[in-house]
Amino acid sequence: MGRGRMEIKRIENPTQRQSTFYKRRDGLFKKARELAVLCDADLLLLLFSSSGKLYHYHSPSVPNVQELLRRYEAVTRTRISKEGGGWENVEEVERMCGVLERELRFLKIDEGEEYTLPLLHVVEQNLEVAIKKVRMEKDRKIHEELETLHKMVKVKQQEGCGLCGKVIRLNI
Amino acid sequence: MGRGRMEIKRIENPTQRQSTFYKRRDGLFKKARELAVLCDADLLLLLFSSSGKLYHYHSPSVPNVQELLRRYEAVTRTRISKEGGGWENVEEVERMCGVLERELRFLKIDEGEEYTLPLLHVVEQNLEVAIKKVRMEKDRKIHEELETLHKMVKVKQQEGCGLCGKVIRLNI
DNA sequence: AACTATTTATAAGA
DNA sequence: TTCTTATAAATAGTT
Repeated sequence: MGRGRMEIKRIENPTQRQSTFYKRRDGLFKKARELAVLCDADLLLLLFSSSGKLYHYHSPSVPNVQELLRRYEAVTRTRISKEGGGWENVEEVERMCGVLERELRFLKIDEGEEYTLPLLHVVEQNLEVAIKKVRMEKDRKIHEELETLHKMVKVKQQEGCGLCGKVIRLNI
Repeated sequence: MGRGRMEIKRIENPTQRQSTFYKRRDGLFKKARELAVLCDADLLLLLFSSSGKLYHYHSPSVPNVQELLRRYEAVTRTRISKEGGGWENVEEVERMCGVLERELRFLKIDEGEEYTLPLLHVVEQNLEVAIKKVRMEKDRKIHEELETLHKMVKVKQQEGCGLCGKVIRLNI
């Protein structure tokens, strides 16, 4: 959007990150409101800055947040969910579990070692950082794979099906 | 954004409204994810189309919607919080940070090592178990210390104040 | 906070 | 629907 192409990954410079946060936050909230108004949709947007400050918006059609959340839960609860597949690589997963078990053993909380409360805070914070990293990487991979799929679909649409030669139409 | 200026009010033509909904929905979700990733923010977006269909997104840093909602409620309902002190033992804390840094280095995600999506799931789950353990221990210690304090108060109430001999009454 | 050079988003049209 | 295209908007880098 600005000068030069923008790569979507965490901005490391804190000043730049904050500046971008303000600008994009305003843009996002504006877009959210426009969508809600134009298309008569119910919308809730919760945003915590990395410093923990909360910003939120809900469309005027939503009387309060609680009600929207009840609707959300009603929809998601009935869903089956639980991704089942994707475990092609059982051995590697088991190996990884072993590694993790060893690596996390230092916590030794089950074995009764004593930590002070401040120390536990630190441990918790560090684990939170670690889990955040893992989740970021998951997100990145998912979007990467989606993009690849989209490209493949584009190509297929141009080439037609390899078996029957017919052009494939997909709703993605 | 398109040809001519757009007025932000409900689109009355249903066909046009739906078309606009799809396009702007995609745009909004893209922007939401970009903000979350670029600025390391936690974000939840719930969207119901006027026909009642649900679309949602939450940033990878958010383990699940419930947790974010608890944070939302914590911020909006009361605005006390913020634990400040408790860092008596700076050296030990620093040592612990070093240990954690080494122990968590195996993640190597920053260094560009590749993990498959199932592996990342496993890593995430293991970290979640670890953080749960730490939180349990924190909780245990907090209650332990509270109990100790209660006992001390009891004793004080029976003895009276060391300075003036008066019995102290506290509401805890 | 403001300014612009660019990139993005998207309303209409096909 | 889906794709293209002409424009309006958003915004990264800069002052």
